[in-house]
Amino acid sequence: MSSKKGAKYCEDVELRRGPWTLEEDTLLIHYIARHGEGRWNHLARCSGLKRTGKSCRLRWLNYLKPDVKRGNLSLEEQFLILELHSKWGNRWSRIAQYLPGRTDNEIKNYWRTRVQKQARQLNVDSNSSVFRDVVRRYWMPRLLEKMSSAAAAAHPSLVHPNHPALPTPSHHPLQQQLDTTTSSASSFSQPNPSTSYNYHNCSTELPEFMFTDDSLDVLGLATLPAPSSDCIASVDDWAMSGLWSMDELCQVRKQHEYGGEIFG
DNA sequence: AATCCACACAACCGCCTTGTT
DNA sequence: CAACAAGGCGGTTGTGTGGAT
Repeated sequence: MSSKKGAKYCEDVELRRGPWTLEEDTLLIHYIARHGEGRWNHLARCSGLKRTGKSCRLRWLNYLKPDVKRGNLSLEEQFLILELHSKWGNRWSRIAQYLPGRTDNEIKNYWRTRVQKQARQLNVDSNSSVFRDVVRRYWMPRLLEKMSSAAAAAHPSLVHPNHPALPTPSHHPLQQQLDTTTSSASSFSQPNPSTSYNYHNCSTELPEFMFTDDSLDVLGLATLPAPSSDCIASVDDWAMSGLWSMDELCQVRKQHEYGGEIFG
């Protein structure tokens, strides 16, 4: 707590910490329903909650707010996170603006638990250009593949050979964006929280993707074929992990061991 | 059945930015 | 313009839970 009033409040009231109780949640919800969001320190003092304003704000934004989405991230959401993180790095709140209902905290947790785990297994830094390239070359196309498969499963009638209405991975709009962003100057508009990410709104202020064939060559990955579907246990696993199976990780590592020096 | 371990996620902390007086 | 309060952000830690041993 940085404010003096807040500090005074902290001194006067023995503040609670740790997990919120149902009673506290109810109190907070009712107070906000009556008085609205904001003025968090004032809210903390007047609501009867023995919490800091910051704590109240966090609880509301990350958990209690009605439009907060819960449950596993969809394939599309995972793709967006990878895509936007490759542009902006750990700008979680900015990334969250493009995933309606998802919080920066949730995205940050996803990155740490799922993405960084994969980087660890490859013995590379998750923020390194090498790992970004691997993600971009392998992970994101795989997600696209799964998204297309899922769409086909949901609408089998649309995938008649004579009527390829659903995009294949290589023709998926997101893949096309993936294909073009390395060479073309892109432009991004300011995010509109009420809408989903729009791939045709790219801003020139953004860094270009770090994807380079050179760094893949260093890893021996430039010619590595995309992992086969057989390697993936199931679509559900993919939705959960979003990444490679252990077999695929071994394949990537093996490629490196023939001629690279990046992986430890 | 007990213990250990890894994972997911909620919550906290410190710093920085922004708004107000 | 400076000082201060409040809010926001990213990093980190704590804790509950489920699976493995």
